[in-house]
Amino acid sequence: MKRSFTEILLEWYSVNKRDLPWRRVHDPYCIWVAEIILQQTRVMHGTAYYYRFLKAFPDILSLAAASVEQVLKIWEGLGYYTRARNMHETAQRIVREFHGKFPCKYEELLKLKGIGPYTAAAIVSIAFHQPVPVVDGNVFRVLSRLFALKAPFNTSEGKKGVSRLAGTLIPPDRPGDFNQALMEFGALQCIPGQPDCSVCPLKQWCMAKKQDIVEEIPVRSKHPRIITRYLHYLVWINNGNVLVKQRKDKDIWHKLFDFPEIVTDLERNPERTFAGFLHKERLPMSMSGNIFISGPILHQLTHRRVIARFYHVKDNKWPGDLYRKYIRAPLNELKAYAFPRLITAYMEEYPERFM
DNA sequence: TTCCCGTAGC
DNA sequence: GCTACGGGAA
Repeated sequence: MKRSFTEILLEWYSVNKRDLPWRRVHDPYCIWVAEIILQQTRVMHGTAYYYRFLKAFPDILSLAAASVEQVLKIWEGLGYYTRARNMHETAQRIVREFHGKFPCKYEELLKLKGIGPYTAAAIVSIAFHQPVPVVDGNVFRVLSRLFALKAPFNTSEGKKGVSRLAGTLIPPDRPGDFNQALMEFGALQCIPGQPDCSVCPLKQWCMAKKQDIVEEIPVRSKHPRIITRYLHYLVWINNGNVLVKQRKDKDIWHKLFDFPEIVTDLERNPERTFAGFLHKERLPMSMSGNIFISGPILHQLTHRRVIARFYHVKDNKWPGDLYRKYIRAPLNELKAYAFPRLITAYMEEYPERFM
């Protein structure tokens, strides 16, 4: 009779698991301490700090009663000191708001500083035996390979997909063991790079092995993330001249020319942005000429999405002070300047504004 | 120098 | 739902 995937995994775990100190306890406090330390440290190094930390602060009361300096002293040398500060703060909150008893609800744990989806799932599954799946890098790799999933780790689809899958696999009677077994399996057997599949107890289940794509999973989202930038361009035209500037090195379009600009990470109200321009550049607030504010123009590049708006001022008074910062370019010589496509597209769309 | 990975913070 | 951060490892 064929045993289930879960049975084989749990059996492998019982035989092969490393004998680590936090695996002998079920106290949520100790699990928490171990999980936070292990987030940032190799097991070998982390073990020493686990003992050291619990010796100094054997329970949540002693941790909460300590000063943050004492906690940092114990943490000294581990790095990621924010997490020590977060632990101290969380310990004090648990003492104050939960009478020193660790919350056992996933949602409650999530609200605490330093506890995110991974740590909350680890604590409730290991210490409170609740069937909440953990998805760390190891689990992601193991399940992605077993089911030949190609969604990258660094995307919400990827993480959501594996988390849903893990939720369907987790046995209600042994959630903590299952979660730890998956993580240990990823750390010891189903390792990154080239695992030795010939000795893998799950090879008959593994879709990636069947398709001979084990080494290609998990796929890395090689494409750098696309960031969005909002550009607000001031196009100031008077008496046959327009203000331009040359872009600096080490930026997109370096050495090309464009207009005075404001860059924002978020969308901005056009009128208020325009007012900000006038203020920033000490321009006259009373306008006598024509003002056009263009709609947002999307410009998609490989590594960023630029959404541009043009604040076009024509036949207003010449902003004398800006001579020093910007170049006064005659309109009939504009074709001598190299502009980014975004700028020429705007000039081609509204030729009458540049006459 | 780049990658890693879980959380903070917007 | 996204990016930034942190600091050791590769």
